[in-house]
Amino acid sequence: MKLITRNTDYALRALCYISKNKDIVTVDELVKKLGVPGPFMRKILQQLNKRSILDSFKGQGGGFKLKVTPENIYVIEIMRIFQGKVALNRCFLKKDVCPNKGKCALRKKISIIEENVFKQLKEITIASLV
Amino acid sequence: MKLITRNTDYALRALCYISKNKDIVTVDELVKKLGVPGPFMRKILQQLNKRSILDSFKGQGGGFKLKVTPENIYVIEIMRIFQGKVALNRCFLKKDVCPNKGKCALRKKISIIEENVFKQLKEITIASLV
DNA sequence: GACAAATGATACTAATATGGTATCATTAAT
DNA sequence: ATTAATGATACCATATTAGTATCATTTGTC
Repeated sequence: MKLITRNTDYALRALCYISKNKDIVTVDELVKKLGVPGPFMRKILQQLNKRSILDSFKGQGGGFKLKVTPENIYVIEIMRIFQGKVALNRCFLKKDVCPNKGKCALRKKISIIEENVFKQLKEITIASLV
Repeated sequence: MKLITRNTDYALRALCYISKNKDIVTVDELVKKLGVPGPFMRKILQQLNKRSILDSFKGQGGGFKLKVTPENIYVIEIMRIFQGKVALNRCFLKKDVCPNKGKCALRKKISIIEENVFKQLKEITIASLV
């Protein structure tokens, strides 16, 4: 059971690094400083660019920089980008027709746990990690 | 992100069914009542038997019954059986040598969330689901 | 004792998610 | 022109999850 997957983790580390270092950072620098695999890191940064969390610059002297201030980058948002909808309580019964849909005690309990997790996740920003 | 996997889910449903129905229940009955795949359900029940949560009886008229009262079967225990150690906060950095081990802000925050999840999970028993 | 109905044990397979790599195209500074 | 960067995209490897298949064993019933 993982709350955070590797790509989310690398994304967060990269964002932390960029936010506390100089303006523009290349993939190569991140690879060296964070010890993460290059092409994978690159793909991750490209996704962050597409989602307008990073700005990218091509060509010599290019790289990535933050497009949003660290205070406004939420961990849960990054999780959603790399892990899709964050939900703990999906039902497994065939055809999605659970015999006691709506009344399922387990689902209810997990929903409560989920809400708490969200409440806490929503308070974590990149700024709060640096 | 799944808190509970399918085998855990089926195990919980089976335990709930057994605990609120007659003494001894066969795999076949569970398959019909719960709409889950037979051989898979069987494997799950065998594991619960090995872990002494169910008792099993071979031969005609055999099946499974609870070995522990529903009040004493904890969801988190079932999760551990099928999903291993329940932990949200493992670190991904190569070689497990995180440069800022111990000081990692993300890890700390996730640990707090994890503790809360545990606290809530630990209160859920089969009895509380029935 | 033969048979049927149940689980025990174990090996195998299929599907999905995760964690990447590889490659070619594009851009921009020197 | 060359070089150093990202953009886009296709592909591959591994692990996890979700099962199936099969043979052995036990036990009640006729």
